[in-house]
Amino acid sequence: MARPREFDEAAVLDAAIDRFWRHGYEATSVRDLADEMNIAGASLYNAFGDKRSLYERSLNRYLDQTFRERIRRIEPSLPPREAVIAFLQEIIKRSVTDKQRRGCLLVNSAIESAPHDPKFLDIVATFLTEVEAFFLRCVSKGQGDGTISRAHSAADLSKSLLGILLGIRVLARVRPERKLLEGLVRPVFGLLDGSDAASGVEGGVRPVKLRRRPQ
Amino acid sequence: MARPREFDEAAVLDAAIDRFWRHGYEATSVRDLADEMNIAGASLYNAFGDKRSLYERSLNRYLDQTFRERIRRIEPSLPPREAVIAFLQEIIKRSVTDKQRRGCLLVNSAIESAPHDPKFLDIVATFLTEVEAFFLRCVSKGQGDGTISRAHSAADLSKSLLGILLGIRVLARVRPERKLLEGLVRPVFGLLDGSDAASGVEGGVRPVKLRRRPQ
DNA sequence: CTTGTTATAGATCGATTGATCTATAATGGA
DNA sequence: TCCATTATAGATCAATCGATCTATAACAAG
Repeated sequence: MARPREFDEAAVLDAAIDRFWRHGYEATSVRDLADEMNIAGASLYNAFGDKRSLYERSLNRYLDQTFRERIRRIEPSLPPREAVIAFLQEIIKRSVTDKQRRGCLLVNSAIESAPHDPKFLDIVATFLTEVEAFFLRCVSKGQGDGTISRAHSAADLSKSLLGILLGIRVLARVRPERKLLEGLVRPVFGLLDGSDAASGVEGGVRPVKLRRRPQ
Repeated sequence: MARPREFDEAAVLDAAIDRFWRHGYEATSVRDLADEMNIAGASLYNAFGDKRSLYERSLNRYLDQTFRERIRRIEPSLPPREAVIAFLQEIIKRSVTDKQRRGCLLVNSAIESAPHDPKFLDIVATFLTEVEAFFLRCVSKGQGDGTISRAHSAADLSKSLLGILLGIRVLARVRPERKLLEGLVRPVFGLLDGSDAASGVEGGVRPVKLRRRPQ
C-alpha cells in the first residue's frame, strides 16, 4: 500500500555525496541538496530524516563504494607489497584526475565534521583504523614471505602508510600535481623494499634483521 | 584626531584565530567571532572589513606565529637532519597535547576553505610550497654533509616529509594518539638515515649512488 | 468504488545569517 | 570650545537557514 517513491534512493544519495564531497557539510544547505538530488525538500526529510542523518548515510555509502571497494578488489588479487603500492597509486591517479578537487570525503569529514559530532568522529576514527588494519595485513604478510623489508615493524610501517595516504588527500585539494604526489610516495615505496635503516634516531625499536629480498 | 581603538588588534585577532581554528570558517558566525573577540559586531567590520577578510588575516597571522616561527627558530639552531626531526616531533607534541583537537589551521583551511576561494587557495598552496622548501633546504644540506641518506633525491624526500606532516595533522583531529603519531614518523625518520632503497617500483629515478654515510 | 498510508510539491515557520544603520562617545587640531 | 573624524553599542536589515505544514497525488488492500 501507499504511494511509491518516485526516485531511486541510491541515485539521489550519490548526488548528495557529490555535493557534500565538493562543498562540505556546513557550506551545503538542504535546498542545495534537494536541488542536486532532484527531489523536494519534504521528500528529503521524509526519506533521510534530517541533514545530519543524510550526511551520515552519504559518508557511509562513500566509504563502501570507494575505500572498501578498493580494498576488496585489490587485496585478494595482488601480492601484499603490490597491493599497497596499487592502493596508493590508484589514489594518486584519482587525485590527479579529479578536476573538481573534491579530495577525499573521509579526509574532508575528518577535518570539518568529525571534531564537532561524536557520531561522525566515531565513523571517521573507526574507518581510519580499518584502513590502517588493511595496511597492517599487507605489510605483515609481505614481511612474512620476504617481499617487504623487516627494517621497520609492520605496525609502524602501516601507520606511515596511513599518514602518507592522508597527506596525499590533503594535497589533492590544493596541489593535485602528479609530480608532487608521485615524488612523495617514492621514498615511502622504498621503505617497503630492502633497506638497512641505520641509526635509531629516537631509540626506536629496530625489530628484526632484514633479509635481502629473496623472490 | 578621532576616537582611538579600545581593543588590542593582535589580541582580538588571536581570539578570532582560536575560533576559526576550532570550528572552521563556515561553522563560525560573525556573532560568534564578536563574542569571543569581546568587541561589537560593528567594530569587527570597522577594523577587519568582512568575515572573509578577517579569516585571511587570521590565517596569515597563524602561519607567521606557528609555522614560520618554528622554522625560524629551528633551522638556524640545529643540524639539518635534527632540524627536520625536531620540526616533526614538535608538531606531534602539539597534536598530542591539543585537548581541543584543533589540529592545524593550515590543514583545516586546505580542506574547508581553499577549494572554494581563489585567495585562500593561493595562501595555502603557497605556504605548503614554503614548508616543502624548508624541508628541501634541510635535506639538501644534510645530503651534502653526509648526515642524510642519498638513497632518495632531496626533492622526493622533502615531498614525503610534507605529506607526512599533513597526515599527522589530519590524524591530530581524529586520533591524536602518541603511539600512533610516533610510530608513524619512525620509518620516515629512518628514511633520512642510511638505507640502500632497492628496487624502483615504478621506474622511478634512482638519483645518486649512495655513499655509506661518512661523517 | 472507499479507505488507509505514504510521497510529493510548494508555502511557510521562527531562528539565524552576514552586513549595515543610527545614535552616541571619544579623541586631536583649530 | 567647537569641529572633523573615528569607535562603539545595539537595533535592524533582507536573505537564508533547517525544518515543518498543508494540500494533493498515487498506490494496495478490502
